[in-house]
Amino acid sequence: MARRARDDLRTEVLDVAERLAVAGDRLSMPEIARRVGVSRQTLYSEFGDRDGLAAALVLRATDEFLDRIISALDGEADLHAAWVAAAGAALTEASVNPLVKALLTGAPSAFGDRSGPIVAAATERAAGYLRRSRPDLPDDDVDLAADTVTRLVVSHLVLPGGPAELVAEKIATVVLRILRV
Amino acid sequence: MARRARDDLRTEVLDVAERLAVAGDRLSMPEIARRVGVSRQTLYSEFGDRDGLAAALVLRATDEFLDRIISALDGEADLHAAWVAAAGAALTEASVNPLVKALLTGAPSAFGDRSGPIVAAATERAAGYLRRSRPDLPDDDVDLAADTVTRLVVSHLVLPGGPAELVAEKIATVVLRILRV
DNA sequence: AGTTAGACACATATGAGGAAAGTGTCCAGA
DNA sequence: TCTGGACACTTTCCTCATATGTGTCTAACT
Repeated sequence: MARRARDDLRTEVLDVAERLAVAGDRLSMPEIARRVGVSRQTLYSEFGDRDGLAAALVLRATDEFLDRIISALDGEADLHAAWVAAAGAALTEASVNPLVKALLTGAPSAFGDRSGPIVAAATERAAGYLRRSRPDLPDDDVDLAADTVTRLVVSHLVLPGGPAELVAEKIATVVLRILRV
Repeated sequence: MARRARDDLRTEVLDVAERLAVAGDRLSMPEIARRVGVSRQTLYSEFGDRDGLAAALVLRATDEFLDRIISALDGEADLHAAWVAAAGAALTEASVNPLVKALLTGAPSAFGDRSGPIVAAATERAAGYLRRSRPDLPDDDVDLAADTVTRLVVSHLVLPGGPAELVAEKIATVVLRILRV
């Protein structure tokens, strides 16, 4: 019933909003409504207000990004290869998707400049992956490695230190050294 | 002879300029000249142009900052303690000196937003210290550790991860792990 | 010598004002 | 349930005049 239509609406609205955000345009309710082909009031009914819409967009982008990283991690058996893949995926995704990059680096963008949340979430999920795949490792080491890997990725977005593959390799090495494996 | 007076002039001009920059004011030649009690033309004779003055200021701040870090490193015998001291000194200095912080993080400030140079210089001097104090370590490890330690320090300036002492301790640990010592 | 005040043309900020969106909320009607 | 229009209010966007700063030159001063 309405469930389906409601989800479709949200998806389409967020797609349009993301397109606008990526293009660097300001996120305006009338413009989004016009492009989606829906009335402005429908947007307000669905998302509450402008901030609600922006928050939904950030949430979706964050989830998709993190899922991509985790699946890169899970796609490799060897721990080193897993982190090379994950770091590489994160760097590539951020260089391709301005929205993700803005969220990670805290650059001012169409919504706000929330940098903390996605970085904290990334750290948490990195730690979760490590705890899951290597329960034998001490928690302190896992936390340190998770914190370090996210900081290094963000650092390389702000101040690139070479081609993504090479950087990913270095980051993976650092993680492994921290874990002493 | 003129040597002495010239150095004094440069020092005083840079002091005034730094005070203005730290206060967040725009760096203007008339204002600096007025405060130093010298004519505008003297400034142009000495520094060439506004950029020349800004560059001199950046150079001095960078040198002083890096010297402070290196002496923190040299002040400790144990490698771990040395890096705790250095990372702590860097974090403290940056939190106290807005000029240094702006230079390290690339934040827009009174001059420009040159972030690369000081970070590259810091990395180079960190590597130099390691090569000097531990010639037995492989160059690759030294470079990786130096690059990582500077990136982590900058990262913690942008996104603080706790009290400086704790963060310094963690960073030192990462360095030691990378070096496998 | 080096320094200064003043003048110059040019570029860059700053601020005030109105016009043009955009926001959030209402309601009558399809 | 959605729409379109209206509403009061805020925020952004121009435009233009003014002010301030830049970089250079020159004549006078010490």
